[in-house]
Amino acid sequence: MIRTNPELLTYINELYNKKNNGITEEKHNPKQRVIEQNKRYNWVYIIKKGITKCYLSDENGKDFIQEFLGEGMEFGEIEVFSGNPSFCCIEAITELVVYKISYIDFNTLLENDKKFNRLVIKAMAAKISYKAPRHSYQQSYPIEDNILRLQQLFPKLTEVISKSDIANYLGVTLRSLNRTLNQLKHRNEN
Amino acid sequence: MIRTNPELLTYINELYNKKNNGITEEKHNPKQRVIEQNKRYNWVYIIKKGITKCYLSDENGKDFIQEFLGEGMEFGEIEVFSGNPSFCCIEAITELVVYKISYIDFNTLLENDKKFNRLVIKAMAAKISYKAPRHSYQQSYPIEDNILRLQQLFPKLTEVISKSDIANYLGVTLRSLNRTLNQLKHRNEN
DNA sequence: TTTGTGTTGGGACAAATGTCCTTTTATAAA
DNA sequence: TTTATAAAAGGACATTTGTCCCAACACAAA
Repeated sequence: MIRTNPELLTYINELYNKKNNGITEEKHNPKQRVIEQNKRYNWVYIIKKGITKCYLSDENGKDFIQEFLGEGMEFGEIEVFSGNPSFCCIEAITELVVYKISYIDFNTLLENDKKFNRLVIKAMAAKISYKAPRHSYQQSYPIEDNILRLQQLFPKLTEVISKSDIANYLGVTLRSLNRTLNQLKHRNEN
Repeated sequence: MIRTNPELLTYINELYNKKNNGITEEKHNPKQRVIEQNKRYNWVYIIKKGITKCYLSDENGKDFIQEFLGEGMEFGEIEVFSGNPSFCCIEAITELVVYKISYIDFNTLLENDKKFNRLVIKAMAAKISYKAPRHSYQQSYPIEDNILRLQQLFPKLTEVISKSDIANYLGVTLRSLNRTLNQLKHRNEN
């Protein structure tokens, strides 16, 4: 739900502290967009502190939240390899601190630092493997099952994330989310 | 819909023909499973010829098709990096020929062959970036829109892929798929 | 204070989708 | 040929989810 990658963060911290690798730091306020959809960038980011949402919006104004990204999560790296403009939008939810690496420096690290190379690949493998069961579950089960699953995986959910973000994450309307939460509440009372 | 990766296939072909890299060939008949869910393997595969489906099944017997994989597509590589057992099942749809590389040889290539390394990363980036819009679209739009989208992206769909596979790809029941196809047909007749 | 604006919550109804069941057809096995 | 078996198609009904509203509340800006 809120993904993290401590292993990657630790390594980037080391790199940042050790030498001049072209890694810089940047701060963002809540609701600020770090990356916009369909634009081109020359930076790869790694979250040092805070939470963002990663989402796609379509022509009809519907947003679909891919993932909530926490510490150590990388974004903007896919476009280094695909050569495409950004396919999603990254927006800060909390106060956010990110590390920033230019494409050039990122590629240099990839080629010359085996550990970095392996960590980047592992991060991508993780993205692939957590998307699969989520997609599968969301398609196959009703809203209620998905809410219960989320609450179990991440109990503090509603403290951090707004209702409409949760709805957009589950791919349902706010109305449906509220209705289902209500049914769950009443069922627990009896 | 049926993903391919010609660039990777070309390179693996070269490797296979050139020297002894530990790459072997293997054939499978339709409906045969190359990889089963939750099992451990020591092989990475690349499709030389044919089509497979990649799907997750859950406790309740529901199958959700992640993707149809065609020539040049790689599978089993995620587990090299995650260290987990296979998270999906790969089943041949047509006659299938695959290249097979052991984890050891795969890792050796990754470390020593920069082009191979880059192609594997690119393949993973592609997987991430096509999953996102698909997931988004399927969650946000009704079955009809999704069928129309599929028909446009891949007109010969129903010739190759069974109805129930299409339903499992869209995450809907066969009944709903049929109903929607029927509605579309009647609408076109008038 | 008043005036917005965003978030939360829910009523009433419509539309989409699922469940269960039956039939037909094609194709393979005996 | 007969017999199974799987795929395709659809009827009838139940359930889920969406759409379109409106109301209450918090909180910030004027």
